[in-house]
Amino acid sequence: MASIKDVAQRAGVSIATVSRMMSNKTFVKEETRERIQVAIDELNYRPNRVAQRLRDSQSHILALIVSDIQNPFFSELARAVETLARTRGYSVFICNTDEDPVLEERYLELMSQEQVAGVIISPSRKAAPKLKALHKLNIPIVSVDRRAGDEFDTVLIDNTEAAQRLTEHVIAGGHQKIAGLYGENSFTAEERLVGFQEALAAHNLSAHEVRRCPAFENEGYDAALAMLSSSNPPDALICSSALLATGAYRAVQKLGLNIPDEVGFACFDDPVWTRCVNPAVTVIRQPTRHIGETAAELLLKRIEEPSRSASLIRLQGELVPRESVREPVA
Amino acid sequence: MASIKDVAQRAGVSIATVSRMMSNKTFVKEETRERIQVAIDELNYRPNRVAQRLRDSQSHILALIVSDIQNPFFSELARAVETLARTRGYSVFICNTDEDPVLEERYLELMSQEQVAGVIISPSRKAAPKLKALHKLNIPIVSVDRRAGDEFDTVLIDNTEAAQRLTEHVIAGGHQKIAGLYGENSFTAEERLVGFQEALAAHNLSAHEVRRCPAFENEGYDAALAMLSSSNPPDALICSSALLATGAYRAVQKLGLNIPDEVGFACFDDPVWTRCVNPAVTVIRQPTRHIGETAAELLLKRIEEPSRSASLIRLQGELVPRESVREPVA
DNA sequence: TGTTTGTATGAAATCGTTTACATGATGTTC
DNA sequence: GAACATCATGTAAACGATTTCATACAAACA
Repeated sequence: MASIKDVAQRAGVSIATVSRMMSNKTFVKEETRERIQVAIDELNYRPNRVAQRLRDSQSHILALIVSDIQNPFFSELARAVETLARTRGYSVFICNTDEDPVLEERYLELMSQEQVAGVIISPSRKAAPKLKALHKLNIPIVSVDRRAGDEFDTVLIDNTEAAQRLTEHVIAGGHQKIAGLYGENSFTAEERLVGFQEALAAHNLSAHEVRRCPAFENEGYDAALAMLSSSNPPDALICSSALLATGAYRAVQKLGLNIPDEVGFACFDDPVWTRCVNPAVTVIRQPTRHIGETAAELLLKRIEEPSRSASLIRLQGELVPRESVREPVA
Repeated sequence: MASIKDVAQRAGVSIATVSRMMSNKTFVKEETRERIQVAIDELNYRPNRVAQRLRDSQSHILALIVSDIQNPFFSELARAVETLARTRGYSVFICNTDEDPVLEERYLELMSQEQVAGVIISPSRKAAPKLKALHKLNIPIVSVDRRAGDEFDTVLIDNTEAAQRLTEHVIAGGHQKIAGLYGENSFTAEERLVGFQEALAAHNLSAHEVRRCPAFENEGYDAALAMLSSSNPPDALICSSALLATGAYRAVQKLGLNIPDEVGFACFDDPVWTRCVNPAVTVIRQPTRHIGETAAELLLKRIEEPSRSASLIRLQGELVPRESVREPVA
């Protein structure tokens, strides 16, 4: 691949002149400029970003590290981050950790070594030490969806409040025996569970049953099937995440239960299928786009002004009432 | 950030020794090794990948450029590529172009400047010139899902054959007035449309109606609504992609049509919702994981052996019969 | 004419690595 | 004890860019 040296040689100038002409800043005679341009075209020259980055460490590249790119929340997030970053002249590398802490750490390490300008991450429980290490190296970091520590800029929804609101809504529909299906090992599920229980307590109810399991579809299916086919089944089910809800919904179908008469159904996140099924499913929709944009903005601000103090931004989840919960009794 | 020089100084050795000790290849006295390790720990030293990459241009980084990371096909693809690459010691940068040819070109350019080891891309129609340019620069490229030219390794499913098979299946169910909803400006939709029409022709039928529109949910909704609410509606609808199908399905619901009695429904791709709705939707499932792995394998092969001739790999789509098409009349 | 100013260019240092080559020390072999 | 491996380390060049500093020439000014 042609380098600046080749271009310089071909155009009969020094590499300094070529460099100047490329960044078209300072004085380069029009005639020289043209001559260099010809050489560039002939050689198909492209400046080597790696060398540029080594020289003056400003990469204009952001990293987005997500646990599961297949999760619509994260893919939408990725898109939002990408879009906003682009308007500011930044590109985004997306890294998928597949929920694997080892991989997460590896990507974090890789990104710091790659000298990216900053990192947006939805950290796993185990990420904290590594994040703190990067923080010490003054690598700007924004945490989304989950908290990693006070020292990091963070953007997430008020999970507890949202869960309260959703639970209230189910209670208002007259459901009494409300069960919850929550992810385990998840900060987010934790917060949602709190809101769930607070709302019940406020109505002198308690959870009919709470199950926690790994946040995957099959696990959700199994857990929901067990709950719903017990001798004393719940009359409503709330799920803490899309994948869990997908599995749970399939369990409901499997048992041929009528929604919402036999069992109410509601969940967090707003996967496509909740609008395709009949009756459509009531959900808490995360303002994903907004989260992504906010995170990107925050990161760029920190890049510009590394010493600003960390902010924690909580956005509101949106309750989208559809038909999977009974109508409130007037 | 501490550099190798700092470590060398602190440990009282030359940078060469530090470098050797890090790559732990050649002779370094145990005692020296330990001394250096101490310095590394104290300084929190991490080798600078950018410098490494500049020195010996082997990045062990792959780029995956997709048009829509929100599309489950691509997110699953990303995961498959990521996973396979990892087993071979490669990391993957995922880039999202949002179906924008300008962005696509920019990422392609960026990746070549970043000296990635190779690129996997699902190219837009307009990508060809840029791809050829990169090809001239000897950057290994694998095209997935769509074709870009003979000179590129390519992995895709046999769309025409799969569409034939799907259409046959619908015909076998006794549907007669079969309409098609196909994406426009898409190589893939093109191929599928051919298979659709060939299958019909083979049964002396012709398409009841074919609409082509941008492959988004809302466009699918509008187009399907128009077709289904006409005075002479189809008795089955085949959609060429997940997004289109999502919109179309919502249109079916909106009109309260019974599936499969009033209208049969089938589509390409296997989004989650097709298994959640009742009756579940018959689909052609792409062997997405397999596609991703094959593409990654192919790319790595080409990286190792740049001169091998390009191969075109066609995988089979899998027909998944569910209940949205009438039972074959025996 | 001599000094100043503005424009156009080149030489060389620098970023953080790896590595070919050189050198020094130690031990082995005849 | 001379010759020779073997091991351990250092020196310096290279990768491809940017940028500071120096230089050269012209035009402008006194």
